[in-house]
Amino acid sequence: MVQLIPPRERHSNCQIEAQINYKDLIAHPADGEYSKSAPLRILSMDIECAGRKGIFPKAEIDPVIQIANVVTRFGEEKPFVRNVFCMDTVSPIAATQLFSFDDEKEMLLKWRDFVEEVDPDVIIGYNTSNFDFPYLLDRAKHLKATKFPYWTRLKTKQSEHSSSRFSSAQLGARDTKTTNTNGRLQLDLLQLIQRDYHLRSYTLNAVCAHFLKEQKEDVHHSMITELYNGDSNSRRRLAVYCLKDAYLPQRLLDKLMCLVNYTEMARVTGVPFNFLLSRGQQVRFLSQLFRKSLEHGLLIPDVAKEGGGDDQYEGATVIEPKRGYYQMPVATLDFASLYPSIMQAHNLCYTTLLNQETVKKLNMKKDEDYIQTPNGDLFCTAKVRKGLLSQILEELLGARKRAKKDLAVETDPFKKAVLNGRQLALKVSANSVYGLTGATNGKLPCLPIASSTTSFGRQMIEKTKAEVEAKYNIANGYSHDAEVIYGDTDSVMVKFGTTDLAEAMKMGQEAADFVSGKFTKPIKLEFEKVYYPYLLINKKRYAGLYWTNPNKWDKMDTKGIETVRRDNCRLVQTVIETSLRMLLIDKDPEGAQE
DNA sequence: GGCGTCGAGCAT
DNA sequence: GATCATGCTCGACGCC
Repeated sequence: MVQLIPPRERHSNCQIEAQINYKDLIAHPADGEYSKSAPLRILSMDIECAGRKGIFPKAEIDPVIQIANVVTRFGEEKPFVRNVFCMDTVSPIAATQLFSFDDEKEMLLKWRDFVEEVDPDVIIGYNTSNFDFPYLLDRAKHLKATKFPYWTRLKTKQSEHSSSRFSSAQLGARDTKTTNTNGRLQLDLLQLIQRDYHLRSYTLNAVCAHFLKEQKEDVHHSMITELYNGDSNSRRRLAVYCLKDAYLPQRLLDKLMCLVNYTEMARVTGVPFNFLLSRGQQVRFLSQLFRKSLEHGLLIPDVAKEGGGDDQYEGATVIEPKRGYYQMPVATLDFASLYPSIMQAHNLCYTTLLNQETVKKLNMKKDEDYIQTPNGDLFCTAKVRKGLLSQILEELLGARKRAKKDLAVETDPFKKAVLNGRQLALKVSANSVYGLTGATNGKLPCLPIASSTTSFGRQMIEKTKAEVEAKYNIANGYSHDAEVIYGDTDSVMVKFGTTDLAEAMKMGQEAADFVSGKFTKPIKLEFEKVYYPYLLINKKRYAGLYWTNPNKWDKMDTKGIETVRRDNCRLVQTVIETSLRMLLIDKDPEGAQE
């Protein structure tokens, strides 16, 4: 059982040092205050190697032939440096400096000088962490360019790369290489996009097509060596390609507002910037917990790792679906941030967990001083002590509310999308608080919190179903008996029976408010949308037209079906998508069958 | 062909 | 030396 302990009871292996360091290290500038006087310099780069046919380049054998660089001041539209360091001669490129070399070692060293002179604060690129940086360092070592690795901001510190296996339940196992560039932040756009976006393909080409609606200069990798061995015109073509590969990450960075968002995230959670890409969700949460506990003079015990860690607990309920094709509106009611709101409403926290003994000893009164969760665990009420988790969740959800507010007034479609991504990220952060209490092999697990949270959830969804069906029926003067045809974790799908869209929406809204009133704050059931028509295939597999206003539908929504899965060929996706369109939009079941 | 197990990929 | 969770479907595969 994990509980925070007051300082005087601390034991020897507590982590007091970590707390003090965190407090000293974290600056809290006012929201949105970015330095205008000394804008960050961002270097976006890309290298090309002359590989052998069909073999992936190896630093001990294949030379680096071009290094393209684009340097931008943060906030400015256009870069102020565009150059390419090349081996051999290259025909001129507009608005671009070209540096030709005969000697590869000299080129690498001159590039190092260039980096030192530009002195970038941030270095970005595409797959730089796993390819460009290690390759350059290995190549320099092979060429005995001993001065090369000194390109960090610590003049006497060598840049080195090391490999590690990063594994996380969320992101899967990944072999990653890291390179130190002390004083210069790194942002590998490949890593970033793999983390934050759900795409079918993560090649630079596909990613740019998706976000920038722009293809990259297409040179197949087998062509690189050929172009290099040609004349100065073919090498020019290669340099243009290389330059574009350096520029596109910069464009992505700007479009997706990565730097701003990641800075915000680092500030909210209080972890160093590079942790955001190189580490998991856990450190972010722990860091926040450290901060909060310091405010309250609490220490966090260094929990000894338990051997087993395999004990599972019960999760959420999925209501048995009444499968079928519904040619009438089906309203969707959702609990907003279900698990975080449960933890807040019932004050579930490490600091509020009790056991029978304590309750007896302190003569606490049930439901006044403490509560018993459906799972049987005991927590004290907020009156006795407000939990730290509640406070952290309040902060995260507050930030999310602000993001959503900005989103509502923003008109630029792309900034809208980004703000949407941000509020989603904050939601993920808030939701991960629950996840971490249940991570038995994590740093600070607490199963009573996790299983109590899910037990409340199970109880709530059952109650919602019962309340809705008990109120909206013929006996109570409504025209039809409402029916909950499906539900998963925090949502219920209600068929009110009416065929009128506007009426279904009105009833949905009303039902959401009605049910919300039956639960403790800040738990809230929201009416979000109506599906009409609605095709319910199975648990976690359905499709429907998504309506938020009665005059026109917003989109076709499909969940769990092949159209959203990435483990099929494109043909399957298109066939099913067209069938669904016929079925839902054209309402032509005959066509769909073919 | 039915039955169980496993892993991928999704929903929440 | 790290690593948020459980529930569910479906296809692949082995077995008889």
